[in-house]
Amino acid sequence: MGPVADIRERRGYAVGDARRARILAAATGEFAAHGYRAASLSRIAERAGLSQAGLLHHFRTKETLLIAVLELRDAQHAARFVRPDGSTLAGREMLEELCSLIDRNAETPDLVRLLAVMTAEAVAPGHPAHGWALNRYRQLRQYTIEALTTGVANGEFDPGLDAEAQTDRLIALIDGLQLQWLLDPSRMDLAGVFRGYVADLLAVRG
Amino acid sequence: MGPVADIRERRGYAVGDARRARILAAATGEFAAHGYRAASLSRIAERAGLSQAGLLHHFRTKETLLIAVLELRDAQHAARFVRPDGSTLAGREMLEELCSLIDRNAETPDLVRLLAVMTAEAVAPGHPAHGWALNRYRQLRQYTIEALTTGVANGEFDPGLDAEAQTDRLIALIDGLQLQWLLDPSRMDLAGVFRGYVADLLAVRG
DNA sequence: ATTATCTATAGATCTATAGATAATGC
DNA sequence: ATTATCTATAGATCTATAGATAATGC
Repeated sequence: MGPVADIRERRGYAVGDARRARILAAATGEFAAHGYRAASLSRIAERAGLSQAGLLHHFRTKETLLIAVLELRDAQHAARFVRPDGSTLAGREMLEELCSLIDRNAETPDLVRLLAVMTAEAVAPGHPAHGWALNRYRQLRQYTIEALTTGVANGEFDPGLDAEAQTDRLIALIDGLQLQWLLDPSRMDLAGVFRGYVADLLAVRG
Repeated sequence: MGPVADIRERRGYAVGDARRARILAAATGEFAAHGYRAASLSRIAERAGLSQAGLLHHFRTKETLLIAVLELRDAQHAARFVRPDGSTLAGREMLEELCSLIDRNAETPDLVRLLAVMTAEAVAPGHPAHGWALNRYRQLRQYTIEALTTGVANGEFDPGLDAEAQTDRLIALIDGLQLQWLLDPSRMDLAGVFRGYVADLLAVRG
């Protein structure tokens, strides 16, 4: 019969689950290296060990595959900011987790490149990931503002700290530093530079 | 005969010069909207008012066209930081020019998008613009470090200002803010946010 | 004579579909 | 019965070249 409608409602065979995992890993690298439109389903299929038509059995279209890749990555990252009891990190604890996430990212350039390339491409309104990018930044911004505001309320940060302004700067800095680092990884200590910024931010205000 | 070898050594007809200008403008928009590989020479030619084969008479290959577009843009920007006497801006004057450049960029999203998309794509070592991007960041960084160092020497900035660290942050912030702004232009006042950062930087240190 | 431009086309992609066969697991 | 996979292929791109014709400017 036809291909699978939705991963979450599918009754998959073990062999299929394993294959989908390989496809997602291969697709991450391909989309990161070439962007959406220049990525090739044949190359992804080859890296995942099946034919191009076989790949489209698991993911109906190229766009479906891209969205699956992006959502997988988002889910992995979001989990780092949630405590076992379901509450989310805030204040200094959130900033510390952000630093350690960036530390970890420095070991997986493919994932960093995926975000950098896809976000830049998705700026165009017709891009398949445009909606995803808009949503992602909106949520990231909202969460960061809340985490900083909580930190001010807790007395962890200076009362004069402007949560919205610092959030815009923080997000911009992360994206910009990662871009410089991707272009020339040996030049800069990505996490170190970011930690330096956060330290200055807290030292001056606190 | 064959196509033109090099723009600077060419004895072009007036009609050809005008056409090349139209092609470069059309290519800027196309590369900005789709990136390098997904950009189409046919679409660029259509926007420039000639056939696709006609376009390749002026620029031998797609890669030649991309490089011409990027170099044109770089030349236009670099000119803003050079005084009539040939010296380059430094210290507060350089930061002020940077602010006004960002102000102006907010009116030409195509050019901002071109840089954002091409830089992200060019992160991949095999990309036709990889060398361009590496060079561009190296020069930009070197110039900014010198301009800040001069400002410290002049007494315009606090003696404790770390020129290298602040340069990495400044460049990252510009790239990151532009990305957020491109994704949702109505949300943020790009130049305003950047001016705020620069003001804080000088106020705290000075 | 050189430059500008066109039509036609070669050769290489690419995504998605059709339809067949084999493996899986209730 | 459902899922996984394959080969073959339709139909739509894409870049670059060949070769012809028209316009430009010394």
